[in-house]
Amino acid sequence: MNAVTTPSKGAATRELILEHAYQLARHDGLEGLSIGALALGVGMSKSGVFAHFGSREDLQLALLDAVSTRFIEFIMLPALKQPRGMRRLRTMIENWVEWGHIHQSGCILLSAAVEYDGRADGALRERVLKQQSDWRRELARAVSLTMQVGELGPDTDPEQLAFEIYALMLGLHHDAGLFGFEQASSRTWKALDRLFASYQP
Amino acid sequence: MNAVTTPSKGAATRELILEHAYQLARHDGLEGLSIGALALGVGMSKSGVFAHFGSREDLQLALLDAVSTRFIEFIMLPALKQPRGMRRLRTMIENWVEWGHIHQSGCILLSAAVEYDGRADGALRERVLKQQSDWRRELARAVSLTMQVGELGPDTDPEQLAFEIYALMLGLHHDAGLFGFEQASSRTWKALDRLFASYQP
DNA sequence: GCGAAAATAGCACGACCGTTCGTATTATTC
DNA sequence: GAATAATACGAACGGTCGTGCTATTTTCGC
Repeated sequence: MNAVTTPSKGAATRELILEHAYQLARHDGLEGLSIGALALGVGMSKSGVFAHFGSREDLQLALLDAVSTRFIEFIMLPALKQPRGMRRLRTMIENWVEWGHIHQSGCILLSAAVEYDGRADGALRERVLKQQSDWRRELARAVSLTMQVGELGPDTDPEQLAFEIYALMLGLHHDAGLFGFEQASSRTWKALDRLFASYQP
Repeated sequence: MNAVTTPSKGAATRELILEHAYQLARHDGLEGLSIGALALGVGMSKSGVFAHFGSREDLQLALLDAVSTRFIEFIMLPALKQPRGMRRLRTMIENWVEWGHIHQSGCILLSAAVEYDGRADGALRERVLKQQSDWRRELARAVSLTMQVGELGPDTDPEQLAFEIYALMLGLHHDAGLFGFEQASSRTWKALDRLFASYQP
């Protein structure tokens, strides 16, 4: 049946488990994710779920990776179809906003960053740190390209602007979760336009 | 001895408990705060600690209120000694940054906002929402005064600027927790200066 | 279809959870 | 100093937690 690699049914339920795990972690955070509740959700036994990952921490790591991969794809695939520069950068941000909207401002990548930001937790913190660094670098790269194309001033500091964009997205998630998405995204876009204008060439 | 109201010793240990609770909640969040660990920390029995609050939720609420009060005092008392306008607004932000530095970017008011932002949790969420609204209003008020004094352009939208300042503080906490305080605060101040400049009269 | 291998269930464990209750200790008041 | 109220303790409750085992079932290559 399957030509290249057999998903082997085990891998399929692994996906299913991660799917449900995401729903749970969205509400209670990565630390609030419990194997018992997860097993109940997918209709399996605790040990059955457990066997797929070997430990709770490995489950959390797997979930983190799965969501991160989806996040990158969701944002970058459409963005890479746009020409380099402002068009691509704005598309990234638009998709980022859309991602937050779809996931009801409960993006576990952000809450994980808050959960582990001050901890010496080891594996989890390290993974979160790496994901955040990677994404920030990607963002700075898009800014850099926009600058090279001449759509941002030549004295633009890509990492600085990436920080400022990121901060606004944090503000968006924060306000959307507490005060509602509409008002929050309106404020965010106003701020973004003003921000880009101040970096104009 | 005590002229007006006797702190009655019970209130004193209540303070002590909240002090330790804050240390714990900084690491594990409000949801990670457990009465057992807290009792161990203050050298009391679980039931002894419990009796002071009646329920875990009430403990969390009390902690939230205690920290919020301290936060407001820490920031506003020095700020109100400054003349209205930019001086006062900048002092507020400076103290805000300092607060985050002291508490090692583990401010539970912010992590609580993330923990409860998408939840239908009732009491906890409602309290967090109220605190965030109040503080945002305070911030917008300071912006408004600065505008009235003529140190910000007349077309400044106080709530919009308050949102943008808040977003930068979120960015500060985020980056400080993951990448270190020095770099983060440097980026934040650069962004703040640029932001204020763009609202100049 | 058969046998090996992977996937899942079932059960038990020790630890910790928040909470309750009866009792002992300690402060405060008269 | 005695009476009374405020505090704190200790044990126990029903649950849930993550994890380690051993069976049992299901899948998959031949």
